[in-house]
Amino acid sequence: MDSRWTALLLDETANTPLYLQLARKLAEAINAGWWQADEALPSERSLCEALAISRVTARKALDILLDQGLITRRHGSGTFITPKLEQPLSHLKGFSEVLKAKGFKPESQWLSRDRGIPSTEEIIKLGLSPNAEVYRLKRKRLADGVVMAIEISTLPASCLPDPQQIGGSLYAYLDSAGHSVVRALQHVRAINATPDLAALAGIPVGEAMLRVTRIGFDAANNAIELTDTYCRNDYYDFVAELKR
Amino acid sequence: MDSRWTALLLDETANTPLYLQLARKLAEAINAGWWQADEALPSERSLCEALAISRVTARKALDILLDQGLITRRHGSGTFITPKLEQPLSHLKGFSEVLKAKGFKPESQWLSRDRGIPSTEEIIKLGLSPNAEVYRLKRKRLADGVVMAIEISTLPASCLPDPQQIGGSLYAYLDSAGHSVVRALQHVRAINATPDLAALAGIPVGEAMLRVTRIGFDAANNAIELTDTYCRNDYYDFVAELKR
DNA sequence: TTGACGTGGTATTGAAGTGGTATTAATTTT
DNA sequence: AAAATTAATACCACTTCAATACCACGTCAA
Repeated sequence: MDSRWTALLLDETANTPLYLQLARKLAEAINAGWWQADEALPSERSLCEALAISRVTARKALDILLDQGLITRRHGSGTFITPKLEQPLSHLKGFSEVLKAKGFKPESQWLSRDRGIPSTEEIIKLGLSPNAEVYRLKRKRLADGVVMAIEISTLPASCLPDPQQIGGSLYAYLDSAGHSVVRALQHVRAINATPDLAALAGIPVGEAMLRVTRIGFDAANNAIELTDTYCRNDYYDFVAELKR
Repeated sequence: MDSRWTALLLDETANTPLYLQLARKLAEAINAGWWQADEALPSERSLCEALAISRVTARKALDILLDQGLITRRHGSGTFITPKLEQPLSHLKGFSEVLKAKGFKPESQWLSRDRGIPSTEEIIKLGLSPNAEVYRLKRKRLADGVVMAIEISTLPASCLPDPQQIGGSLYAYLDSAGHSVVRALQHVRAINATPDLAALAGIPVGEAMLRVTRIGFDAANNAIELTDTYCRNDYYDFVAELKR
């Protein structure tokens, strides 16, 4: 057995099923570049033997990787790393950048900039300790003078030396403070405008809005930004290009 | 026993019944995010053991949470936080594919399958000649028996030799007909449910929904699919990972 | 061309763990 | 005293996980 496979050895006693353990470890190995693109992975049978598991278990792990598009199977021939064509990820841009790119004049109006203790949700999503402090930044977002969105950002106080210094772009400020957001997870949902939101956005109560929740991560993969953006549906429109 | 469960310990001497105490504490824990969506709660038996109560008591507590829609039970499998359907915004997948990958049982109910002439909007978006014919496919989309979305697809009649043959997955059918969708442009907006949509989806009129409009292109970059999906916001959740 | 061998694909099985339910006993309420 | 609530026990049905055995496709050397 190839000595490097020792890193794949599974924990029989753990609560997580073997096939899941294996899938995770294999995914890591692939991302770490253990095999070249288009190179054959070890065959299912050699995996079983090396790890002392059954083929079904090995296959189930590979099924997951197949689902994630990491590998490609060829019946009678082998299992191969899927060559990476391109980055399927869209680009991370703040509100200001998006609007500027579209030729609008972006503006921000501050509604509040408070320092406080985080809610449970914020603690979990940002991975904070319960006694950490956070800033909550609440802004109106305008394009060519029209309110387009209400934005509420929560950031660990440690990332914001001086919140008064933030101009139009939070990301630009975070860059200068040495806490750049490199990656983000974004959830898009629909909500009915609450009275508060409706008043701020200048729309009727109950009107449908897009609620975009974004968790931003720095280079070390720490969550450093939690932003909810409530977008007026008549002005905002999320576009994505999808590839198969 | 997991140490964090200490917060769930019950008071035998109190006047409120055990199952009520437990239900309240569990609801708090769920709302505080102790478990992720889609994650399994501790099994009924482990709860009993940890809290020194009988299974009936534990079940009665869970019954309450079930009533509130906080949890979902799967016979033989476990009790889970009621999941939101997360649709990735980066990969092009049909409704059925997403659901199957998440372990749901996808179903379609046909509302209509008409052949007709395209509207101006359809002519423009699909790049048709004005006298071309199109099919309009209107479906209810269900997951595990619950209506999750209403979908209206418009396709050039030339792409669909026999629309009656379409099973659950439009994309699988298009593949077999030699008109695979390779790339798509997707717009996401929020709308208020019209009376029609509300009736079909089983939600109140005016409720916020996500409207996803997708134009699918084949390998030769011809638009061959125009699909509007109206998604119930309480079950649907679009996710994207962004990179800078 | 052919057949042996190695590859992935699939059907069947069983043990263990999960929620579901009927029955019963003790307690509280009426 | 009767009825409803609370809680315990025992047993049933379904899923998941992992194992075995066998099937089908590709490759390559004889």
